[in-house]
Amino acid sequence: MASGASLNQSLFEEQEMIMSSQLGIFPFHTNMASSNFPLGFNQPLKTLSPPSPLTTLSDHSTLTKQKEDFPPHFSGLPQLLSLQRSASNHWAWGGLSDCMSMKRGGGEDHHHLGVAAVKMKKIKARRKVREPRFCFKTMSDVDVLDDGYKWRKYGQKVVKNTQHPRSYYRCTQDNCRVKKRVERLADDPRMVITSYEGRHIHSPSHDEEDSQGASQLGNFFW
DNA sequence: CGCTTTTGACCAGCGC
DNA sequence: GCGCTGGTCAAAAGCG
Repeated sequence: MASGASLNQSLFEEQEMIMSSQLGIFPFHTNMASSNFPLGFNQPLKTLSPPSPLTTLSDHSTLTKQKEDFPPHFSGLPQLLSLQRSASNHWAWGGLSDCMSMKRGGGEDHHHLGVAAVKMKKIKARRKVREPRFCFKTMSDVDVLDDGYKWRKYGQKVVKNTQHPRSYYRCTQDNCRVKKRVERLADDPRMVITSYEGRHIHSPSHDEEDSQGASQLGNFFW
């Protein structure tokens, strides 16, 4: 996993490695039509950092998608997308934590998911069953990108070694357990890291056009 | 009035 | 076992 990361690497480099190896990365470009944004994003996004080279680790099976593998409306999406799943076809548990803890320096690394309420104990076993998840970074002025779904914020936390709080959102749809987390890079506040966990059991709540694109994407990834 | 956001507290997991 | 940290809850406040 990220254990091979040199402590001398910049935080950004470390993140690049982590995300490239375990998580989906979506490089956005200014010339991308909104319909080409993953997950139905229709916010005007600025140019993302240069596409990082695909780096895969051998611990898990790796799924690498090329541009031509995407649905037709993905025509604007560059080639870079690497999704890594465990043998059970779910994301390695450490993946998201790695992503979200990337701002922590040095060897500090915590792979855990806090579960608070007593009743949460009852679903602990279910949480152990890894939800499909991925995260990606975008350069955007807004924290919450419009992905076609309605989200309710249920928490905000200031994580260590960063001045930017992490926000926690849950899909407002009944029985939909999808969550996402949004935070900004410590070393580059223009970069927004969005992490999704779980599968939507419904279509996006936006208008028809956006819904089509988003649902298509949703089906593709989740 | 209903929905969303804010925020302090609580809890679990991990490292030491 | 203890302390630290992240994730979640839930009451209060805010907003349309």
